[in-house]
Amino acid sequence: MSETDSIAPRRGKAEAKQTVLCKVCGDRASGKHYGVLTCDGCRGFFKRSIRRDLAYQCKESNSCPIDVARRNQCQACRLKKCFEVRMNRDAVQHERAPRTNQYKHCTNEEIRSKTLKRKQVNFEHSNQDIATNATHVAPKKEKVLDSPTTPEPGYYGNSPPRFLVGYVTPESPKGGTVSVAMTAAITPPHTPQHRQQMPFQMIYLGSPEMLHESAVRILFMTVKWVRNIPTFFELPFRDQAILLEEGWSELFILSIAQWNLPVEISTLMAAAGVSPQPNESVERVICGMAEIKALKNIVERFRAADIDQTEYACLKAVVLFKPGTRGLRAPHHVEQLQDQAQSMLGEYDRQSYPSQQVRFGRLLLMLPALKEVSSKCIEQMFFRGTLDTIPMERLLSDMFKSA
Amino acid sequence: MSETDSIAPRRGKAEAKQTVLCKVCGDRASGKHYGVLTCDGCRGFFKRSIRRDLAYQCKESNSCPIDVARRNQCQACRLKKCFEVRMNRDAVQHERAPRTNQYKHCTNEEIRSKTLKRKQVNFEHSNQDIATNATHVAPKKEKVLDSPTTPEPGYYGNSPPRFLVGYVTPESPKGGTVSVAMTAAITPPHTPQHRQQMPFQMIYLGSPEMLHESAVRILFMTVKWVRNIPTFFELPFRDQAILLEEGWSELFILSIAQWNLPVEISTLMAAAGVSPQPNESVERVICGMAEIKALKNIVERFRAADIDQTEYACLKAVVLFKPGTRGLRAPHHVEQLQDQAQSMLGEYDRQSYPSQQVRFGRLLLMLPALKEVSSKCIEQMFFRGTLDTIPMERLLSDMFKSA
DNA sequence: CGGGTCGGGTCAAAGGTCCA
DNA sequence: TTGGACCTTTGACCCGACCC
Repeated sequence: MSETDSIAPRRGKAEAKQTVLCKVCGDRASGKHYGVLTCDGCRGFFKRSIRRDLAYQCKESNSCPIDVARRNQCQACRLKKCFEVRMNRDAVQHERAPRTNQYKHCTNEEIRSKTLKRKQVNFEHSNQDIATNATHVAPKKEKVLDSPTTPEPGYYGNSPPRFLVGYVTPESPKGGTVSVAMTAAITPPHTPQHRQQMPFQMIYLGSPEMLHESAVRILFMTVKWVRNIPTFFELPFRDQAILLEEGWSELFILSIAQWNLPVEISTLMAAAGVSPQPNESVERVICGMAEIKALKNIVERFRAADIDQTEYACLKAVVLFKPGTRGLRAPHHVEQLQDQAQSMLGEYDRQSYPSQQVRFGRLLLMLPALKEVSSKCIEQMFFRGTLDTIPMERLLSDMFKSA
Repeated sequence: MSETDSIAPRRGKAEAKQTVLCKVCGDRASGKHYGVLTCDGCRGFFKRSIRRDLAYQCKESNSCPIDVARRNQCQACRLKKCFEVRMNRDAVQHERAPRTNQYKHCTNEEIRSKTLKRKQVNFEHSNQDIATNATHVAPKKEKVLDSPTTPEPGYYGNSPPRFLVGYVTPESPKGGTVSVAMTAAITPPHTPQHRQQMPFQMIYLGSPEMLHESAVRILFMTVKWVRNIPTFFELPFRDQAILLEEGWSELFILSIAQWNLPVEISTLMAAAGVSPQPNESVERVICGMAEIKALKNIVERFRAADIDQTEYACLKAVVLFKPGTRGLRAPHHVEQLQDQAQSMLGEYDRQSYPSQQVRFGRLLLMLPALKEVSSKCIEQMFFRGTLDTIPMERLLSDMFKSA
C-alpha cells in the first residue's frame, strides 16, 4: 500500500462505489497499468501493440471516438488515445518464457487445494498434452485399438512367437517408431486406451468384502496379460514360471496404479493386519500400517507420473523380463526381451513426449519403488483369505494354465 | 515495480558511493540476502522458489544469460545462478503467519484468496526457526570473512565452486555432448579414467585384517565424491543427510564394482556372519551366506556390463538423488538433479556407444539390484568392527564433515 | 539509543493463459 | 487472431529482531 495518497482503486465488484474509469475508453478500470488507470482490455491492447511493435492505420481521419462501445472499431485511434493519456510504453516488458507447468510436489493434501485453486490448469495440462501429441498419439492409439481386427499384413497372423522379434521396425512407415505389433501384443486386446477407465467389472478394492475376490481378479488379468505376450512362450517353461513368481506382485501394483483402483488404508488394514490370527504371529513378514502406507504412496507416485497405457504395457514387460533373476535357464533371452521392451518404451516416449526428454529415464527409475513392498506383504494384504489353503505359486500356476 | 509509472525505470537517484551490484543479475544490490549480495528481486525470487520447492524448466540449454534486463526470461537459469553464487537455501525460513497488523476491510474474494494462498502458517515457529537459523548463521560469518578478499572482479575468485554449472555445455567440442566439466565434477579429481585401475592404496577387501579399514576407506571416498558434486549443496542440509543415509550402501556397492575390488566369500563370511556373537542373535537382520553370495553376484553383473567411469559417475548420481525418499523437504529439487544425472548418462551413451541403443536403459535397469542386499547387511558385512560403538549415521555424518 | 543488516511480509502492477 | 476476464509472479517498500 505504497500509494495511499491517491484514491485507492479498490475494485469493488458488485456495487456502484466510486468506480474508477478507464482513462482510455471509460470502461471500469481494473487498476493502474503502464502508468494510467485503465481497464484490462486497454491494458492488453496496449501491451500487445507495444510488444509486437504494431503500426495501425486509421481508415478515417485519425479522430475516431474511443469509448467502451467503440474502442474496437479503430485500433489506430485506440492506441493514439493510449499515448494521449500518457500510457508509458517503457513499462511494457519483454515477453517472458511461457509459464511452465510448475509442478511442485503434489502429494497428499496439497493436491487438493491445488485442484481447487486452479481447475483450468488441469484442463490446460491435458489440452497441452493433446496439442503436443496430436500428430502422433492419435494415430498410434487408433492402431493399437484396431490391431486385433487389423492383421497388419506382415506381422500379425497367428499366435505364436515370431512377430515380436524386430521391436524397432525400420520399415515402419514414418521412420523408426514403435512397432505396432509389439504394442498390440503387449497391450491386452480389450484394454481401454484412455485413463481413468475401469476395465474390469466387479472390482472394487475399497470394499472389504470384495477385496479378496477383486484382488484375485486383478491377478488373473495380470496373468492373462502375461500370456498375451507371444514372446513369453519363447522362454523355457521353467523360466516362465520363475519370472511370473518373481514379478507378480510388482505387476499387481502396476495394475492397481494403471487402472486407478483405490487403495484404502482402512480397508487394507481390516483385511490384512489387524485381525490377530494365532498362526500369523509365527510368520516373519507381517504387513503393518507402514507397508500399507508405503503401497499407497507408491501407487500415488505412479499416478502422479501420468503414465499412459502404452507406457504401462512396456513397463510391465520390463518388470516381467528380469534377466538378473536367479535360476533362469535362458537369462540371455530374457535380457533380450527386456531390451525390446525398454527400447520400445524409449522410442515411444521420444515420439509421443518429445518435450519431456527425461521421461523415459524417469519411468525406468520408478520401477525400484515397486519392490518397496515385498510380495509377501502384498500376499498378506490382498490374498490372505484366498491363500489359507493355496500357496501363491500354486495360485499363479493355476491361473496361468487356465488363463 | 511501482517506480515504473512516472519516473524513469532506472532508480539511479543519487548514485553516490560505489553501488554494490547483485551477484545474480547485476542490478543494484539492496544488501546481503541468504548469504549473498543481491537485489530485492533476486532475493524475493529465491525465497519464493525455495519456499515452494519450485522446479523450473529451461526452454533452452540451461545457460541463459542472467542480467537485470533478462533475469525474468528464464526462471530455471535464474535459480541456477542463485545457487551458483552460493545463495543458501537453508537460510530461507518457513512462511510465517500473515502480519497481525490490524487489517482493514477486505473484500470477501480477497479474503478467500488470501486464505487459500497461505495455508500452512501458524505452526512452526521459533523452535524451527532457531534450528534453521543455526545453520545459516555460520556461513554469514564466513562470507564476512572472505568478502574483504573478494573485491568483486568477477563473482568468485578463490573457491572452486564453478565448474559444474552447465552440465550439458553447448560449447563442448563435439557439439551437444556431455559436459566434461560435469563429468569431472562428478568424478573424483584424482580418479583414474581408465578401468581396472585401483585408485586407492591400501585397499584390499580380500584380506580379513584389512577388510574393515578398507571398507571405511571406500566409504570415505564415496562420501568425498558426494561432496564433490556442487549441486548437492543446493539441497537443504537435512535432505543431504537423508540422501546420504539412504544411498550409501548402494553407492558403496557401486564403488566396489567400479574399482574392481575383490569380493571374497570366505573373507566376508569370516568377518561378518559366522562368528556367533551373543548379541547378534537378537538383531533381526542377520547377514548370511545368501546375502554374501547375492552381493558377489550383483558386483559380477555390474562388472560384466563393462561400465565406464563416466557411466559410473552418472549412475552414482542417479542413485544418490532419489526423489522418492521419504522425508525430503525439497523432493522436487532432488528429482531435478536426478533428471540431470540420468539425462547426462543417456546423452553420453548415445554419443559414446551409438551402436548399443539399449545400453542406457540397461544401466538404469541394473540399479534395483543394488537393493537386493540391504544396507543393514552391508553394514554387518563390512563395518561390524568399526561400528561396535559408532552407529552408521554417525559415521557418515563425521565423514561428511571431514571429507 | 540510534542506525545498519537481514530475516520476515505486502500488494500494485508487471506477467501469463485461454475461451469466446 | 484479438479481446479481456482472471490468475500468478515480481519487486519496491515496510516491519522488527538483533547487533553493534
